[in-house]
Amino acid sequence: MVTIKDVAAASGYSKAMVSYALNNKGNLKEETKQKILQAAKELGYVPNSAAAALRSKRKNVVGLILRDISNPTFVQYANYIEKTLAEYGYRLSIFTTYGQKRVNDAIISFCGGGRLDGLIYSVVALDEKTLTSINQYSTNSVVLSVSEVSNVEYGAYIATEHLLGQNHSIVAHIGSPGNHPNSNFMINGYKRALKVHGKAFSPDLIVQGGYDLEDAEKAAEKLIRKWGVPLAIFTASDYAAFGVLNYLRRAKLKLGKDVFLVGWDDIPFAESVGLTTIAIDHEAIARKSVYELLNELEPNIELPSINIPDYELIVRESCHEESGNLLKNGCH
Amino acid sequence: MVTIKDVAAASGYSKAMVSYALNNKGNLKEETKQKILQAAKELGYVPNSAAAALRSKRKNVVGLILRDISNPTFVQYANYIEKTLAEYGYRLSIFTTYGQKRVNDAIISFCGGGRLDGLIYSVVALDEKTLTSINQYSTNSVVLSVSEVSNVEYGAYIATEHLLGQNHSIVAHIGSPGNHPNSNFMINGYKRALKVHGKAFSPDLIVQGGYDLEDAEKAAEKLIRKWGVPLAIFTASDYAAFGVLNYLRRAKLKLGKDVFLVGWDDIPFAESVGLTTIAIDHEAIARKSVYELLNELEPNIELPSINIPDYELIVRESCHEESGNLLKNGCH
DNA sequence: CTGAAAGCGCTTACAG
DNA sequence: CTGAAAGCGCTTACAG
Repeated sequence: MVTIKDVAAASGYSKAMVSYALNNKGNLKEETKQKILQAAKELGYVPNSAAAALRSKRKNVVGLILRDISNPTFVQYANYIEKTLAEYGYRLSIFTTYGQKRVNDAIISFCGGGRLDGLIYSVVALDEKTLTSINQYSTNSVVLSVSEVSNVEYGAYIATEHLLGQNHSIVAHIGSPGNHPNSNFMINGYKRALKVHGKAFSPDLIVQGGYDLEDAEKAAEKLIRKWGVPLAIFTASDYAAFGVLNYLRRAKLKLGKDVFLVGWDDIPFAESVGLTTIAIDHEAIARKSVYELLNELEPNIELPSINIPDYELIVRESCHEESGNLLKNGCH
Repeated sequence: MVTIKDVAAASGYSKAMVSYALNNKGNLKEETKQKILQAAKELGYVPNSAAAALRSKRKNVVGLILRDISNPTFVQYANYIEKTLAEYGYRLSIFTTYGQKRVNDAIISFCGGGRLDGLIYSVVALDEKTLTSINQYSTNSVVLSVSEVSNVEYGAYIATEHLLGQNHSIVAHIGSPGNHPNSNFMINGYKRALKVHGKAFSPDLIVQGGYDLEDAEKAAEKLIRKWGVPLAIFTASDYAAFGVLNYLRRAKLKLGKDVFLVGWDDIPFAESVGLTTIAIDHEAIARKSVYELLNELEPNIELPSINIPDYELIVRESCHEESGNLLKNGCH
């Protein structure tokens, strides 16, 4: 492994000079700098960033703690966060918890282990206890939670409202799992729409989905056993909506005839199946979280301000009868 | 930040002893060890893994270089690789290239920067040049490529064969992008099936898809403009098949009537839309790559042997007429 | 069974 | 404009 020492020897300058040249610091004359850079290049020198981090305390990497990355929404967030971070010279390191304790410990050790400058974590990824430990060991952390930056209640309201507007007599909800602000706001919006439309609310109308397609599939089954078809469902995520599709397929029920859906997130796959959904600018949300963190990491740097437009309803074919749904059949 | 020095002071032992206790090395008496561990716990000590890595040369993290993680197949691989690695005390760090040069440089600097013990990279993620640099700087690397561990030609053959068996007169192929072994084997299998069934091959039957849904959408458009409907298509990935669905929706064509599909990978979403596909054990493939790497990293460790069952056809509704496709409509 | 010391590869005041 | 030196937080022979 070629080190700064080798470059120093090859160029005839000191390690200090090499370091300055490489990092564009100090004030060496251009010629010296070029010589050093040349020597580094010839030797194929790659700085040991771990050593640099140890010494300078700046690691240039921030961690992102997610529950999992099976849900494409989280992949989107991760991509946008990575992209934004890159603009400011930081790399992203993704951690997935799956809610497992063991994994959380690993995260703590990594986060507190001096390899991260900061942390962005999804509300649903961590339990209370781990969150406390993390905040204890890692100085800079920022939460990624839509309800902090957008009006989730409103989004849920327009989703439910839309279904109600199609004259579906029963509109149920498959909620997001866990008991965090996001899901509560969503339920509130859902309930408000029911009320405005003079529909009675019943606790049986809400089933809490889980994190996997199978959880949503089960939730759909439960709902349909209870309420029968036709049934309209507002799901807390497009991902969950796909779980509902799984159930429909298994039960030989038809979307747009037996069941009507409005999802949440507008994942890329939503369009493929004509899923009506609630969209918001994920990039803006991702950027906002990154800027918030950057604000702590480098207080003197000027950051653009971010405006996050409100939730929007994307109408496709999954929620009403008269439509040109792309998938044939079911009409033998 | 509490360091090993603080723990040493608090426990009354030397830094060396603390290190031994923490890492279960040396032979200190149990009592001493417990005292030290206790002190560490009370202080909330978290080892600085960067420092440990610098000194010991063991980082406990391996990198995974992927093109992107929008395709759920790669997410699956990443998950399984992470899981397997965790069993052996390694963390996974995911890099995405999107084929961009800039990003590749960042990867080189990270990989060569002494933060990684080893590397697993997807064939499609890197260009020749970057690959060369990586192999130059990073000693241990392993390629993740299905064609190295499975019979891709056979998989493509049974996919095409199935479509042909449904009496579709024209069976086209949307190939995987780039010019790597995987796509070539796939094309070979596709062509062989055509031949066996006495179908003439034409270069126009194959359109190379890209990496995004939009690329596949365009490929489908091109194919359908050329060949019209009904048309059967074997896509190199389920992800691409979803891109085809996008086009169908836009062109108001029906799956299972105008277009028939067989995908590849059996991603979780494939089931939701009744997509017929080719499946293989992704976990086994992921494990195999990890074991291969581990074999280099820790030659004296005993690794289970991995058997990867052959490709399998999962028949759902996307490829034939008589079916119970879950999505209604299209039959006005 | 325990500790002093060297050193991993860098960066950064500091002195010149 | 340049270099010697200290030190980041660990691990690991080595001596006792």
